[in-house]
Amino acid sequence: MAQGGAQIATTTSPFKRDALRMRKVDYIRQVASDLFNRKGFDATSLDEVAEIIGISKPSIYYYYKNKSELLLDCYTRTLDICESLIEEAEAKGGTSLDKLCYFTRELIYLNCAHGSIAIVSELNSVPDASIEGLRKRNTALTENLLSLTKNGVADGSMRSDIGKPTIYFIMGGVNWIPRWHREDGTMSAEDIANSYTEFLLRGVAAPDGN
Amino acid sequence: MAQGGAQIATTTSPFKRDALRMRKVDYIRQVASDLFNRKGFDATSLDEVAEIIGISKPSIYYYYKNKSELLLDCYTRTLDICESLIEEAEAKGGTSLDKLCYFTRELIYLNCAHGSIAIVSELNSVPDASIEGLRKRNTALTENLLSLTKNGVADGSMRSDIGKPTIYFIMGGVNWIPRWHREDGTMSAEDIANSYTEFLLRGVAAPDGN
DNA sequence: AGGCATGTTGACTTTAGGCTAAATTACCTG
DNA sequence: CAGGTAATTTAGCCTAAAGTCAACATGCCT
Repeated sequence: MAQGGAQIATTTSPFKRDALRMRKVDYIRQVASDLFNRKGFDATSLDEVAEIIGISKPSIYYYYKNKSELLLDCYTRTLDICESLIEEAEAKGGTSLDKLCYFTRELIYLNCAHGSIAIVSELNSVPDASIEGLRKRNTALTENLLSLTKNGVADGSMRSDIGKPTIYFIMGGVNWIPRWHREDGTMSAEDIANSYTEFLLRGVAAPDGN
Repeated sequence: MAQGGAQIATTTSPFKRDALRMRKVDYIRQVASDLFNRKGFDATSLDEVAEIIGISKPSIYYYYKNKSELLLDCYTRTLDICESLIEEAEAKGGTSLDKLCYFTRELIYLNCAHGSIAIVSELNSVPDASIEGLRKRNTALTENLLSLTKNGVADGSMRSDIGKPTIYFIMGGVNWIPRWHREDGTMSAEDIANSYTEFLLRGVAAPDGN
């Protein structure tokens, strides 16, 4: 991110238009997500977003009705990704513990690659009409993780005392990453993911396990 | 908190002035901390703070030079408390693991009692002159926790592979609490503290234990 | 070339909210 | 009760940033 406007080419060959448009929207969302994560929605101005991208503020309004819709798009994408991560985890099979670890690890990688997803933490700033829907998806996600732990007890991979607070703890640790992580090479995503996953594992894995 | 302005009595007997003033400042800081935690510094207006307290915005300016100074005061208090928590933990003795658990548990209680402390997460919004100082104190705190784990290896209470990422993970989980926790009785501070502490314990305690 | 789509922008309006000045009230003390 | 200080407020200034608009590009398509 933040490598100027060169990203957005102006050449539009007939059938590449849509693809180009999509890439532009992607880029806006990426820069916005990064800033929203680091400074918060209200502290981020669209002028700033535009400047980093190398376009003018009205251009953003060409792609987004208003600032809240941009936030909505960021959050929607995050939820899309999280939901597909869950599906992937399920598809890969293995124990419930494996699935939880997979999900967490992937999420950590995403949070370390700034802008790739926005942490869903300011639902109230999203357009009124969409708040409830997003909240439901978000809750459903937590429920999914929670039911994963239920299954983990059944398949013997996880402890039986993992409840909502523990899930919140884990998500908190993961969601906090963009607040302190800088892509300056001092701490690689792998390091973080490994440390987190090991810690997580010891916390939730069934005792004794081989 | 948030029970209107009744909190601030107007009766001032001669020598109680200072104490009263202090209580008022405390109350402002408390309400502000709560809002800063939940909505962020920029998303919180002083009008809002004033309204919850039941005073007018300029009254806040009687006690604080500006919004940034209010944030600075919130953060300073947080750091004061955290530092004394570390001291308390040291004073109580026990293993390094005990100390880490004590510190974490107390911090969780504070984070569950909304407004009692502000999460130090928007250092850039503090008055320029104070940023560096606060950052140092904050870093020192992390270093303290980190050195606690070093000692924990020595005294045999903790695993040897606990590094910075793990400390960040833990702090993230704790710092995230105000984002989701509501004082509606559905989840008590005890429940949270217990779950967190057990999870933490399994993650950092030396294997085999007593 | 002219026309239409798609983008892009500088310049503008508007508003929320930080901050201030000056007037007003409450309260203590002699 | 008078004078002084502390505390609070009313009214309003001022700036940053959201949002709008009309004019200007760009490039394909006939």
